[in-house]
Amino acid sequence: MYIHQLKDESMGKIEEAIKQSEFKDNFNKVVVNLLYTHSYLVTFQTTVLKPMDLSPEQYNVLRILRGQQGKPATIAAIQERMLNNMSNASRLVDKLKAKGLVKREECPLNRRKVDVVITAEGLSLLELLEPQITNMNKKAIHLEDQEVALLNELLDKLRG
Amino acid sequence: MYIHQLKDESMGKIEEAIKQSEFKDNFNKVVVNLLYTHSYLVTFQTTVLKPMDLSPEQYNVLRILRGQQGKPATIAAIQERMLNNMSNASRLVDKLKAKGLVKREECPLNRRKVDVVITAEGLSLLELLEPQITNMNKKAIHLEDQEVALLNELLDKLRG
DNA sequence: CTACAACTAATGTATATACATCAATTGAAA
DNA sequence: TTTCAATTGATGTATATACATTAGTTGTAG
Repeated sequence: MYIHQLKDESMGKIEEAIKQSEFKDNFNKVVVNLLYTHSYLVTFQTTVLKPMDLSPEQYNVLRILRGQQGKPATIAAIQERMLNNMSNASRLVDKLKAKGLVKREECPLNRRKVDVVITAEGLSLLELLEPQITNMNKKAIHLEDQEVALLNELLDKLRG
Repeated sequence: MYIHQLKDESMGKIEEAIKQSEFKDNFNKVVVNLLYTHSYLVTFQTTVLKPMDLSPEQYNVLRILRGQQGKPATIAAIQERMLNNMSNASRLVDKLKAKGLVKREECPLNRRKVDVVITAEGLSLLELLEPQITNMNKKAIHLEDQEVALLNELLDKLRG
């Protein structure tokens, strides 16, 4: 059971933001609201990542590889975990390799596959970014801890 | 005052979806959750729009122009209302014009400006799409009306 | 063993995005 | 009036995305 109270100032925000006076229904509205909020967050993320010459998706791939804890990941495995899951991990890994942030080697057991591993440089870059990202998140997200938890659950349920 | 009850099945969904076992904090988690949900919704949207040869952003521009109710919009005005607000409306309008969905004329009062108006073809395309989009939204969003309203308020408050 | 289907990654292409720069037009200051 | 800065949109460039196709590798059916 969740009890939640929102302040009056937050009413009707999305209508003002995109200067649309009315939505056909709440479902339509929530789609627009999510797309708009996505853009809002990516803009914040970019301000932190851009000075490090990282795109949001490159950053995402680095975190996926860190999550492997030393184990190599194939291109397909990275793709599966990516947030934009229809794109191609192959070229993103190319870019990261060019910057020395990942290594890529032919998998010895199956020469079709490629083993991708994050390098020490990649790991230290993530460590450098972590406090900045945390800080940025706190600034960008004007919600209490309880509201953030509720939002997480609603999003999970949305995708069902 | 909002009272909300979520089912147990929805717990921990984002962790499974991207196969990440743990997040540093709830703020970090909600950012990933929003990015992931965005991708989920765009994928659904695309299934409806692609048969009509419309990209999500082209569709967005058409709806912005319909919202003008006959009044022309300048490129700058469109850009301001776009969900991805740093991009260029100019080339999107080009594409829509090539399909006959919008008209573009030099503004008589200020020759730097351009008046963009949706055409009858553009309006009927939107009318054709509307029930499909509504239907798709209902299928994609596994939330009750009350939860959708709550999600809208949380997103508005998030951006503060 | 050979041939072929399935798998895996890389590549090609069109579109979109992010951002910088350019060119035309306007309005205002000198 | 002339000049110049601001405005507005178009264009250039690099990157990313969505999707189709290709190429090499593997496993398996005949």
